[in-house]
Amino acid sequence: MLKMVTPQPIDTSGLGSTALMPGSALTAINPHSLKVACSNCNLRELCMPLGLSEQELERIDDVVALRRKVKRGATLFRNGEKFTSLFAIRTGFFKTSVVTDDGRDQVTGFQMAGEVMGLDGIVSDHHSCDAIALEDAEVCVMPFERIEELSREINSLQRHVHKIMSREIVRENGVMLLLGSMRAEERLAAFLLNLAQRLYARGFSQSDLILRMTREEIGSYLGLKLETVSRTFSKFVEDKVLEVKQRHVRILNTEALRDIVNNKACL
Amino acid sequence: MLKMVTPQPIDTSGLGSTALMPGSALTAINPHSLKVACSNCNLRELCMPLGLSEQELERIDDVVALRRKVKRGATLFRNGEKFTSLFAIRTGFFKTSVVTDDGRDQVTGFQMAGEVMGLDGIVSDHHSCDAIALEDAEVCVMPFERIEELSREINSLQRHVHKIMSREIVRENGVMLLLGSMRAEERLAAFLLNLAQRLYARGFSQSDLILRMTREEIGSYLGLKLETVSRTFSKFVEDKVLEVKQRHVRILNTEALRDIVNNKACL
DNA sequence: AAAAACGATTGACGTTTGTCAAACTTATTT
DNA sequence: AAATAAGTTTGACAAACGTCAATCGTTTTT
Repeated sequence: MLKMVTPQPIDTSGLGSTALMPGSALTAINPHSLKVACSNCNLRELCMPLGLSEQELERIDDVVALRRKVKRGATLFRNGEKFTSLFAIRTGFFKTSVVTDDGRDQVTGFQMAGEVMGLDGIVSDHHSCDAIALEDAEVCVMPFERIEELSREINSLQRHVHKIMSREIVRENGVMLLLGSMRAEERLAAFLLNLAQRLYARGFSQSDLILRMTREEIGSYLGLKLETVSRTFSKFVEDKVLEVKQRHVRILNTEALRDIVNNKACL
Repeated sequence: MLKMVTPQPIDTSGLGSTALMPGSALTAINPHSLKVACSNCNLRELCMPLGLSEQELERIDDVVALRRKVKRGATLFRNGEKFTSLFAIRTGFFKTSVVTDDGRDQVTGFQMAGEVMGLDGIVSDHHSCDAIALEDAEVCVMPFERIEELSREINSLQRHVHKIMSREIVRENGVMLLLGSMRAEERLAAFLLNLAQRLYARGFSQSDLILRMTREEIGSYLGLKLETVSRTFSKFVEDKVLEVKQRHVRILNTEALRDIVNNKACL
């Protein structure tokens, strides 16, 4: 049984997850179950409301129009493209990023199984960021008109959609806090704690993680240059807080990371 | 007639407005019209969907339970408080901010007439930030249950609520870009352009603005110390881009500000 | 009107992070 | 397996911003 991550007044990691109900393990997906259906999806508790009746569950199956596979490096959607659907991640790992006129780009988030992407597109009917798979992925395509239609009839779905959007707003508030008031070590520590927590909620190790993104992508997300990210990793290794072997990171001292985030780092 | 601000794939200011339909002037509020009603509110186009029937308009009047006055310096809601309602600003000016365990705080936004606050509270039923009035203000209190109820029946209201939340997500993406990849001058330039644009959409001067916040609050929002904000103002004055007299700012060269944001500053 | 509190500006100096460059490691291609 | 490309690490130095402190102006209080 997995730990239920209780909502807190303020996420000390500064980087709350996007998943709604982290409470289910992420197990292997049966390739033979070709029917596109939320009702028998093992990520249901991650991306759909709880406590639905049989009847409601069947109707919600209709929300998912189809599934789509996205190869590593491929884009799920791009800035400027017409918005039609939200996407729930079944497997794989994504980054979202925005770009300025003069070519600077900023990673705005990393998304994993059970999390929802595409909310940026609702306001203007066009996406305002890019979503790129960092490993081979599969997503559920949920046409937004269907979502709106159904959420008029199923109250818990309506509430669920609102919560997902609110969660994203709160997550971004946390990132603003991180970018606006933390130093490099604090940012990286908060980032690692957040990743570990989200992976743990999906049944993975609390301390062993494999980064799906480059140092440059981490840096972009954290408002740092890749060299600074690399140096900070090295410092954590030196201080015996982490073991780092390229993209494989082992957290040796979670408490130390928390202290760094909260500016209570000793010595 | 005011200029309609068209939605863009990417907001170059990096700080999109929260108002949904900037297209109405902000004129004096008649203190004698005590009836709480959106149907005769002159901010309607700023905070309610367009194209409603007479009947729908009357029903939407019921969304606003009451109005609430907030004195300068007072809080509308606080981190940890129970969430029940969204708030639409009728008059006045607010800031929202989040605080860490160790006391650092980060301004996450400045809100003005027609904009909606409180979306952060939906996900956990509790607010996760503070909202403080920077000048005497009046807000419409809209119980969220009523909003959800009505938006099940009035499709344009449902869409409207979704857009407001999506707009906030996109705005925060822009702030992340600003905090993550811009230097002090670029941040301040983007901030001023965004403020001017939003005030202009409300019928105020495009070039003359009165800041309702301190240098410290600007700095918190932009991830800078107040001294850096002050120095950057001074630099802009020296370069004849601005005239600054305490909180009164006059933009002398909008094009120069845009160039600074886009890293095309000459000389 | 004087006193106090608050906010803004400016200077000198220190710290953090960015820049540039080289070497090295791991993955991918031929 | 060798060659190439992509990503990472580390060092030396520079730039940007933060810190500390003094001063000044404005608003609020008494």
